[in-house]
Amino acid sequence: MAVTTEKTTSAKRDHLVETALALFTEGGYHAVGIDTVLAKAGVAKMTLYNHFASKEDLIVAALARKAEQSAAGLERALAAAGEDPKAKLMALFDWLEGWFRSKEFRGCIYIKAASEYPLKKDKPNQAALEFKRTRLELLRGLCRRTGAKDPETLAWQLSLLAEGAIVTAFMHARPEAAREARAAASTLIAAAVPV
Amino acid sequence: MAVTTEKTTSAKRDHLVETALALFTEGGYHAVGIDTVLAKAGVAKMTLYNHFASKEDLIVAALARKAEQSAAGLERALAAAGEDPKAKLMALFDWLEGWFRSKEFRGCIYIKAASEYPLKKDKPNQAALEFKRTRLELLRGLCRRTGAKDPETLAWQLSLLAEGAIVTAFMHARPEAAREARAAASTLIAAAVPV
DNA sequence: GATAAAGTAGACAAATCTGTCTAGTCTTGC
DNA sequence: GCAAGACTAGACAGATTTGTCTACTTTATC
Repeated sequence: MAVTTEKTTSAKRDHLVETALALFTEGGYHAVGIDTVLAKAGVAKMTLYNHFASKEDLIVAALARKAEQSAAGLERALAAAGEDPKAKLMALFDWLEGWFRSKEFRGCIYIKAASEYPLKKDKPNQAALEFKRTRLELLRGLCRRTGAKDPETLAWQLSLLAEGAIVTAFMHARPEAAREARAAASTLIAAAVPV
Repeated sequence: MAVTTEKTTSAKRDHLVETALALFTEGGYHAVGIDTVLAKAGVAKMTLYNHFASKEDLIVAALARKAEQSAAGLERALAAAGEDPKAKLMALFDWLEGWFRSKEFRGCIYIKAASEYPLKKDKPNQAALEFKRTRLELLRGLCRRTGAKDPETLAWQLSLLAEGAIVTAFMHARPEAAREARAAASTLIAAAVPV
């Protein structure tokens, strides 16, 4: 736990984080060693430890990188869905399906991070929770705009469907989970919005 | 990967598996070493390797143990709910809530197993998938009995809610997820069963 | 009470892990 | 073209990993 100057910009750092993200996503956090990441990235060990204080910090950086990418992609998908909040919610599940069908899909790195670092004090755990909270906030906003009677509950319910779909698509290799989640979401929204 | 005679019964073996289950549940599979399990169980290393060929095999045994316990508990809860399939489904979510509120709750060990052993050829991965399939089969049976138009889809949807609830209860430390899942399930069932 | 099976303690191998350090090279800004 | 910072290769420490082996003790069975 030495002190490390956290440079936030550098081509090497970028590449390192990107590589770490790919490898951790594929193999898990504990199972993939720092040396593997270094070798694949073609970067010296000291470069890693000049940018990050520890492996956990690299993991946090990888989680943050993924969060940016994911947020950008989802934002684009929602923007394309127009103004109607229900249409945007449906677009979210369509976006999920696209992700599930991509060949890089390997489940949710935040769920995995929380699993492998189950303690609240672990940095990856905190980063994972923060991501999930942000995503939930987005859902909450959309649910409020649908005019649902209890938008808070609806948001949690749609979140359950999304999380369940991610886990199911991953474990059963079943991208169709997104369509089932979408249909269920549609039913729940219809039932929650007064006519 | 030496050959090992798989004795299936022994007090020591039982205790070892039970201890392994507890520790892996709490800390994760890679993060918890064999020595930690051995020390906590008060069992010699050779006893482990006389009963199991590898750590992975011990993990599989722990997963199997949990499967028995879980199945037994759920079966009891469903039996107490009477004959009506919808009541049984609601009881399933109530049972989930009880689990979420128990102080040992630490998420789903099968999801974690699939995360930490992501390859189809990994034994823990196979064991995890098998458990999920069995649970889904139970859901399918109940959904058929509800008289739903499309019981297959309904079963998957209820499964999504359950999986999502588990992940959410774990990550957000939010046992209420079970109630939201239950309410959503009720809505979906109502919408799926013709009047 | 003898014999066989089951378990133990602990040393050991061999690999792997994260993180540190050094000495030198490559890049880039001025 | 020089000075400063970024990066590298590789050795190294020290802990930790799974799994093996041996020699000994306990437990159970007939």
